[in-house]
Amino acid sequence: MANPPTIKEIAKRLNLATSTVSRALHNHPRIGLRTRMQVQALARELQYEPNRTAIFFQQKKTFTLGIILPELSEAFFSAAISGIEDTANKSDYMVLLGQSHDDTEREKKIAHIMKDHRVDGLLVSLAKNTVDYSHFEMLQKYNIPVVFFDRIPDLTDIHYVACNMESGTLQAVSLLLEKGHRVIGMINGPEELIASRQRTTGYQQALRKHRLKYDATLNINSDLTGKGTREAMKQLLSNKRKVTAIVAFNDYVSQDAVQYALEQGLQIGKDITFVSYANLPLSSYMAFPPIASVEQYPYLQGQKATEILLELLTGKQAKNEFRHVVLDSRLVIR
Amino acid sequence: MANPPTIKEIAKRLNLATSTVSRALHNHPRIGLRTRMQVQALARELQYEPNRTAIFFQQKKTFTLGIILPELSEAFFSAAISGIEDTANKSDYMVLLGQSHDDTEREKKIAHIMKDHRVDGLLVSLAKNTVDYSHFEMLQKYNIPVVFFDRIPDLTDIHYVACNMESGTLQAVSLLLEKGHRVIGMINGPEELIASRQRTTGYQQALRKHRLKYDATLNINSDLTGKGTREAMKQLLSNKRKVTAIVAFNDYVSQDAVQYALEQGLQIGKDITFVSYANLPLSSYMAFPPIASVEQYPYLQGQKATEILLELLTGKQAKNEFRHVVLDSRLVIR
DNA sequence: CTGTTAGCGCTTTCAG
DNA sequence: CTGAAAGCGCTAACAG
Repeated sequence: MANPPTIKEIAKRLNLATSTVSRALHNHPRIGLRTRMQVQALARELQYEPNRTAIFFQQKKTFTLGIILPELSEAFFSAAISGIEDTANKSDYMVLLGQSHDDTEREKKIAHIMKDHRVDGLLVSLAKNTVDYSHFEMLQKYNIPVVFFDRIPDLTDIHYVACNMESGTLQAVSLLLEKGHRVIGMINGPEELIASRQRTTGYQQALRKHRLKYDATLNINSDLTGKGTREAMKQLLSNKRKVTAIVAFNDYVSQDAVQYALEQGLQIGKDITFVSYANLPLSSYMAFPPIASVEQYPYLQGQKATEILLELLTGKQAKNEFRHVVLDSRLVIR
Repeated sequence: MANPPTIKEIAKRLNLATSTVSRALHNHPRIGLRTRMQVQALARELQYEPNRTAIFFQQKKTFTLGIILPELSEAFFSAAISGIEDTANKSDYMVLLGQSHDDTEREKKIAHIMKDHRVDGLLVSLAKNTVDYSHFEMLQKYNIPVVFFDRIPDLTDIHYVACNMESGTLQAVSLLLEKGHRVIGMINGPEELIASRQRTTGYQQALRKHRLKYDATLNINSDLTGKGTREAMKQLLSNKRKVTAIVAFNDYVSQDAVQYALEQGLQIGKDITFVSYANLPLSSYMAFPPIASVEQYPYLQGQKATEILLELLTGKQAKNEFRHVVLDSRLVIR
């Protein structure tokens, strides 16, 4: 078996045209049963395997979806990618991976490479401080559809799947209010993220319902690093009023915040209470897990986003209208 | 810009042969400076981009590496994949992802799809109960080199990168012995895994050094599930002798084991002490982290494995000899 | 029902 | 220094 057998090889041996062989292999209706059988038998015997790179080239399709996301070591994204992979595989698509590591430059570079590799479509969750979307607009020019998920750009003429953080935040803050907390700090994410602004809105809604006034000094934008979290905590704990509860951006941030609180001699659950987002399995390992966490359905988001992308690719979905799927986040009390 | 510009297009406009354009673009030495400049200028102007699928087809290379690993949501593997991705990208290779979810059947299927997609090479970490390696032998037939990492098959005629668990285990058990523990339980992995057997050896070595006798009933093979861990713990805690320390297969297992111990009313760090493997960031979140954890260098393993694969692909590495890179695991005391 | 022909975009002999 | 021509493996339009 020097060179893998081709369709030509089969044709020659059977004295047929390559086109006939191709059709027979594809069970084309207008091919005689006899020849079809012959061809398929020989193909099996020679262990013929179509050369996909030839097909990709010829059909201008690679059956490959590119994924750009910030960081697989964040449990949210590793769950999301499973949803993506499972859904893609069901339709015989493969997944090309690219981590931006939350760096816009890298994100751009990956977008270009993905384009060069001629992925059929792209699934993207933005790096946390990406505000320039030119590298995605570029993709439109190449007719490569993009579906964003979770960390989506602030644009309307795009396809996306996301979780609305308002509902979950409303529930989270309400829970704290019902437990009697009156001064609730919020460690929010970078302002660039839509999700950060939604958290603010949800927070405000909850206060309004309870006829309490919103105090902007209790809502801190942080960069989600350990350092940023500590600074946010420092600010919150030095607020004029005594903060008794914290809404942390996610379970990792919550963990860092807890750490800081402990260092300040606070007792978790007594002096200060935490809720957060993501509802990651990691919280079951934590010494002081948040009392509740807002579920963001990573697997589902990945799945939905991929379904939309596949519809776009198979033309089931009109390309001129933009799909916006918004899941409601939901508080999970432990 | 209906259809992306091709080399042909450029040739026509400049009244050149496509071959000349191709050469000019590649800075072929025997092309006149003038024409080279002309071509490159026009290429830039038209925003020419080579059609990689054509090149892949023609060169029989896809500049794509396939990755098959058990589960990205395990921190070890998400770290490893970063090492892989970074190294691959440096050489302009992309990464096709496939998770086996620790299921041999899925692993086989993915191996076939990867072959169909004509990946240039494959990086593999085995599903936990894979014992039949026929799907990897199949790849050799197609001249697709495979480099295994971490969870490697028990074969010698393969390339691999792995961590030797003996050294780390020796250190871990020694630490416990030095702290005065005399009855040390071990929650080991499935027997199929080489790493499980290495742990056993390391454990025995440590005992021997301290002139203690090995007791097989203290070394339990488990399936690494939560349930399996609980059963292993139950067995260990009902041993004739009183177990005062546990060596857990990894930080996740350690966590489950701690949970069980707590339920049995044991005090962690007093009645019973834990050490484990992986040294994952997650342990910093844990309520009762192991007092030490054996580092297994996921990023480095991914990096090394990829380097070897790339050498194989660029022919720098003789294909007839097999590369075995073994890193020594090392105990990290918290 | 099957064959002929052309072509996808690029590289690479072989000629000149 | 440049051109002509072939070919990678496959599909598809067009003929019969």
